[in-house]
Amino acid sequence: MRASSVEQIIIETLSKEHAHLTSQQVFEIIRKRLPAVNQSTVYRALTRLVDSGKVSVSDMGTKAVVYELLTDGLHHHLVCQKCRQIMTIGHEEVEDFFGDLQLKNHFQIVTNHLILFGICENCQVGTNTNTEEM
Amino acid sequence: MRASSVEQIIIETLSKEHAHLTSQQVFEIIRKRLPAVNQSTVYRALTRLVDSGKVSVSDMGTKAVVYELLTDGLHHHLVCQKCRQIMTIGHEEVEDFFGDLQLKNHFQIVTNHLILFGICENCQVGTNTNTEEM
DNA sequence: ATTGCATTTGCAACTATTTGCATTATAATG
DNA sequence: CATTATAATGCAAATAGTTGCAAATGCAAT
Ligand SMILES: [Zn+2]
Ligand SMILES: [Zn+2]
Ligand SMILES: [Zn+2]
Ligand SMILES: [Zn+2]
Repeated sequence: MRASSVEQIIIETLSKEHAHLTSQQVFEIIRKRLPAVNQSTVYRALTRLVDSGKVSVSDMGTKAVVYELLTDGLHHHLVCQKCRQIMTIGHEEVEDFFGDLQLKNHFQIVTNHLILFGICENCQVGTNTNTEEM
Repeated sequence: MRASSVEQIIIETLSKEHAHLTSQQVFEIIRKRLPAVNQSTVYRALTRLVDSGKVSVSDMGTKAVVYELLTDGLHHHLVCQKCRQIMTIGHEEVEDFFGDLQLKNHFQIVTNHLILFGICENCQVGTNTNTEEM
């Protein structure tokens, strides 16, 4: 697999940003360096990076999925459905569960950026519909 | 929240099918009973059913997300990225993990249909790229 | 039945993502 | 370097999913 120029620039972009970016955001940033690049090229390069395990893709409850460069220490997220707060948890909190599942089901887990939805501490109080809309 | 006619029919449809259906598939089936229904109406009714916890929505690695009626016993899935096989696991296998996370993070998990991707036993053998394409 | 209010629906426009196909770039071979 | 194979790109069309707004509908209180 050869490292296309677009893949390289995406990796550099994502490592600078260190955030969860939509494909549109990646596209806009990349255009500054490669003005002629096509959006479907970006989609396909992102797909290749995801397939090769260098980048994660996740639905965090927004209308567009987000991409993030995977660093050495894996992490995961808890997303509050009321206030949209995103909590980050380390892979240690997930490791044993994954290990058990793998043993019991003879299944090698590849998921590297788990997103769990729920209600954060702040939004749990009473029937409180605080913090924001929805 | 009033139970719209489309919501009712979606629930009946999903309980009959008892499968993971795309919104397009739901739409096609519903059209047989409500020929004039609009696709965005189906999208919005599905969204309401998901928000109210009656239906799950999941990206199982196909280009369109799938919906499933939630029954009493929750279940989850392991999806093989090579052969696309879908394994089903009971909520017992996930319960303790969710419980721990909830305690440690003061976060009430709502996710009710977890999808984990990986490689099934059959596809793990050697550098074997067996079973199907990809 | 009539009114008032909140929810649902249709419709059209819009955003997001995928795909087929022809072309171009890169790597591998000779 | 010329030839061949493979992977990446652009482009346009197709498929998915979302949203604003106005009209229709359901429900409850006159
Ligand atoms: Zn992350
Ligand atoms: Zn919250
Ligand atoms: Zn299921
Ligand atoms: Zn498999």
